Amino acid sequence: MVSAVARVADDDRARLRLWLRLLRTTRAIERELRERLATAFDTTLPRFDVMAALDRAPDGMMMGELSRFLLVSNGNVTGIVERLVSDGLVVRSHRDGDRRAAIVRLSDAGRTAFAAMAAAHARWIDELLAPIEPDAARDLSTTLATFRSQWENDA
Amino acid sequence: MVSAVARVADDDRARLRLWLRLLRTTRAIERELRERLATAFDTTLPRFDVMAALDRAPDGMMMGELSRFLLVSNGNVTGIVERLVSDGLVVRSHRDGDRRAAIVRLSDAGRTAFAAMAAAHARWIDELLAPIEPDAARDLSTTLATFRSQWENDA
DNA sequence: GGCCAATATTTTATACTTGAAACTTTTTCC
DNA sequence: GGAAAAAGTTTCAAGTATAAAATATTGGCC
Repeated sequence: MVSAVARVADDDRARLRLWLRLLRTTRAIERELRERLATAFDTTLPRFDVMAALDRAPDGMMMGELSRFLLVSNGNVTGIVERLVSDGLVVRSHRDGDRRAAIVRLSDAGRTAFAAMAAAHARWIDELLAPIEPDAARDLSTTLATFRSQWENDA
Repeated sequence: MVSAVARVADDDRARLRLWLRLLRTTRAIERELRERLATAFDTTLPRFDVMAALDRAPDGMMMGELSRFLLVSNGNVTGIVERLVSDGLVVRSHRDGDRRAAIVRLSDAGRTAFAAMAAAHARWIDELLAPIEPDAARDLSTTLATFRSQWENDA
């Protein structure tokens, strides 16, 4: 049995410890994914992220929408999309009657290329997170989903 | 009751869903921390990370040690430490009798500055993760810690 | 003593990232 | 209809990030 005093002291640091572990775990996995994407598909994590977002949106997304969805800055998306366009994986056009808004979507080549990457990516994640049993994964997901929804309400 | 078929299909995606949530949650928190560090202390997350690592090592750390601990590349640490040195927060020296190895540690000014940042940082984390109860935080921590140790063994 | 592999770090080229300023186009409102 | 605000994006400067090549130093080994 843990003393009440010890419990309180531990409460004070439980969230900080969790945060540090979240950060390190995420970084370790990202590191591994980055390396695999580079060797297997000669691409990068940000490029994959953009393509993944666009794959979910067959009608395309606006630049700002992409930026908000990926939680990265506006100008950042510009650069990544630029390189994807020059590689022929992404197409840019304009929204009807609004020459401000740019609509980006995957090209056919982009969609094909992404399909292969997504399949490999899913396998990799399943392999890398193998030490976490499906039940534990579901529990953790639920905790994080709840957290996120509370977060959204505050912001 | 969930059917066996549904359960198996869900198992296939449980880890991938968990990963996507981990990534988004971590990014959202990092984003908020970055902003607060900038406004409150005119510093950045990477600088904070380096200083936090050095604060835990009163005798200093080698560059490579720092790089491995923070899970970032070797050359990356060079740049961040360079800027911290030019701001007088970090001191570089050499290990006795080995002019290859560079030892970096916090200066007195660095230690004082970091103390203030660390206190604010701990408060922020506690505030941002408030929706997660201490018990849930401990559970999650444990899952992640177990995962990490399995990970280490594989690598 | 001198070569050579191993160790530790920096440099380089390229890409990613941010916040803020600048730019273009649209909408609002008088 | 025209000024001004708003919306959407890009540009910019600085900092962060990587992998790979280059540099410098040490230790072993003949």
